[in-house]
Amino acid sequence: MPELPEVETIARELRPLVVGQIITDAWFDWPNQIKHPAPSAFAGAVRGREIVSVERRAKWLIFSLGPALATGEPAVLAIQVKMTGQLDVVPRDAPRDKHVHVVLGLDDGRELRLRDTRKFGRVALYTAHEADAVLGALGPEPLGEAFSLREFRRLLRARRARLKTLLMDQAFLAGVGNIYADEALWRARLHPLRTADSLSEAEVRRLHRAVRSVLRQGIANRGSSISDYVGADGEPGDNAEQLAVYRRTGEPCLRCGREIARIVIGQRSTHFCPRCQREPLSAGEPSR
DNA sequence: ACGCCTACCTGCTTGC
DNA sequence: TGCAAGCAGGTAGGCG
Repeated sequence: MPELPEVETIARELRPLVVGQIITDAWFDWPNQIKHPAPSAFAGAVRGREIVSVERRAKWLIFSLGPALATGEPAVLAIQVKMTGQLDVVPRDAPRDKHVHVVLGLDDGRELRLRDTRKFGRVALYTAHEADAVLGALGPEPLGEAFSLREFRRLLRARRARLKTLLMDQAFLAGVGNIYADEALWRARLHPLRTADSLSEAEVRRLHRAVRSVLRQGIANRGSSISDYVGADGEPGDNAEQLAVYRRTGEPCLRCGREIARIVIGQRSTHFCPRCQREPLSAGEPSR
């Protein structure tokens, strides 16, 4: 399900619901979803810790936890909801459907539940040091200060990959997925098969603006709900209706009216306007 | 560095 | 109706 705007929405909605709560217990029924530490050690490692804050980094939800004991070290609970994960905070006695696979008990009698049809979601408890290492391997936050036009230009010029692939590479740029990559490229009028090092200065500028604007708009609309996604309040986001190309194959381009096309790049559906987003020149053709 | 493949999972939609 | 194939917002690991 979610990309940066959806995870940001979850973090914002979860924050007031869980900050200040003590985790009283942990339960799970699909050990593959517990990434770290060993599933057998997980419950003991989270029990007794206070949820101090809820933030987002890339597509991860980051819960800062207090020490487990008076003398213990703080910890970081990291959750990736991936394709179909949803987080709910509900009373302990609320019915639990079969797709709930991880549950953290809270000391006021509610539970934080990960409901995840495809079981791709992952939960990890890290030391601060481990969390720094994992999150440090990710690229810059596209809405952060460090992601300047200058920095984006520098990153792009060093790479020869296709734009679509690169925008979705979490080590290159953190938080963009299939929806917002297609939307940003449409807005920037760049073909998804263009290579990073082929962009003119004006094109780099358009893409920089486009990436940031599609993400900001996504957040403002509380995310794009295509099928599964809901925020932590259980409500779908409103951004799907604002998407210009994603899953709009055959519909008219909002700029020029040409039918939106679908191709596959890196095994992912890619939607674009064949007129507004012209094909890259193949090798050997004279440049414009 | 880069592209491509497979895996991980379940459920919905499409086409015969 | 049944059944198989194709599709899905993500990512890790392996190969060439």
